[in-house]
Amino acid sequence: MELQKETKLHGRWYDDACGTAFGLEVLGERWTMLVVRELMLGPRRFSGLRASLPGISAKVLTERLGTLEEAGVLTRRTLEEPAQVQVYELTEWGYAAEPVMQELGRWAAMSSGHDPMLPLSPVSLMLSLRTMFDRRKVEGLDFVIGFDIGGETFIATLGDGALPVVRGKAEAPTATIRAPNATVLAALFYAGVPVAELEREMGLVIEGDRAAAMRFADIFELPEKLA
Amino acid sequence: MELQKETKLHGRWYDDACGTAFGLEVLGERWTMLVVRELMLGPRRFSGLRASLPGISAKVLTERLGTLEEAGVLTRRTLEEPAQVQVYELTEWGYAAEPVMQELGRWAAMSSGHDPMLPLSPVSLMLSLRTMFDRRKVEGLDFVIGFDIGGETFIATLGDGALPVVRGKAEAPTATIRAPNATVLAALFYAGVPVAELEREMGLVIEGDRAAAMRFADIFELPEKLA
DNA sequence: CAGAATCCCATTCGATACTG
DNA sequence: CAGTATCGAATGGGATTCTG
Repeated sequence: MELQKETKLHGRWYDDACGTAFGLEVLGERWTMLVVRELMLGPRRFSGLRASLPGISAKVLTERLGTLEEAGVLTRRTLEEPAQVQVYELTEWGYAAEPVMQELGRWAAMSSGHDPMLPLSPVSLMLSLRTMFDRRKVEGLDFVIGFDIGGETFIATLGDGALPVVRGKAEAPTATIRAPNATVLAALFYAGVPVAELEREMGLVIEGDRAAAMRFADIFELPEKLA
Repeated sequence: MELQKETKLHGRWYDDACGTAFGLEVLGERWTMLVVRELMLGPRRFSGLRASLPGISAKVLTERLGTLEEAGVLTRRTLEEPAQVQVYELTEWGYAAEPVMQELGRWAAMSSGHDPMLPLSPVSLMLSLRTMFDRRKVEGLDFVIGFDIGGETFIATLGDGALPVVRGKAEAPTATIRAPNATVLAALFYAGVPVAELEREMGLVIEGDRAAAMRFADIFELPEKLA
């Protein structure tokens, strides 16, 4: 029998007071930050997380969820009746990690090595909208855009130069954008592929105020390449 | 003979268009981000890096430097005569990673699990000053503070609500702060240990305008704890 | 000093199978 | 569905040695 393993985040890698180093102790292991990313728009179930992180094994996901819970980044919760399912949800501190991921994503997008046409989870697309929208282009715009990405629904509310995104079905959206997967939307927002082509060949569907949806699609801008 | 290993960052972990995921491909391996941190205030030599990263082995440091060079984060350069020594220097893109580390550090400091009294490298202390200074407290202040931390020298210039930090010896600083190691300065700036005590017992030395140095020491604030 | 090369052990990972 | 258990393979990393 072991002598009670001390509370630890995977074993104290660095011995360093630097905040960056401590952040890496918590989020720096392989897959960890992507698990947090998938939880950033609300609670998820084990299988949903697994489906959104192609390549992660059940074992590693279990381990990461356990470590993140110990560290205080997320909590495990059982939904009330009649659902009775267990979900993982970020703590307040966990949600506070969004700017970290935004900065990392923004920095990475400055590299020509970044390929925006790889597969993409719905959550990571929706989060990228918050990172990449151009504040100068949204002056006076006031839209509610509903999203349905392969069955996962989100609401993006554009107004006051902000762009909050939440899960759910919009009541009376300005427009609704449906796509079978997030990559189609990446093509629309970032690669500038024409809407007509995506509608014809990739299963994109736009409902409601079409002109508003097109303006919305135009407010996103990848950062200038430095490398 | 191997068939020419393709250009790769340690083997493409994730298959994900998300910028955060690509950022992790570049910076997410153990030690990598701390190597970048140590280069953030200018070129360093192999032995200096090693000394600033207690626990890293020559092998790992060599590997990380190689991978970062391939990725375009840093370059290897030989200093002109008569120095003739090789140094590692961040590229423009590499320097652009500072906000990533700042956000990560700021986030980590919100946890009560963060221990600011662990050992600390001079560079990481100087970088933390840029992250943690309180803009509201520096209105109208206009100081040049020279630092000598165990022989490494830096100049911090406070003015216009900004706090650039560079390596070097200040010409005519408002004050100079000397300490045998960075932990003493962490005690001064973040733990609020009295100056007199640090001077008496920890080898802290303040030269020049003592009042200015004390005001300077008071502008740093750790973020509110969320966990 | 600045690494490259070798050796070897410990850890980690992914795949598969299993369970309540 | 939500994990656990197990196992073999790959990787990681420390220690040591060698070289210009």
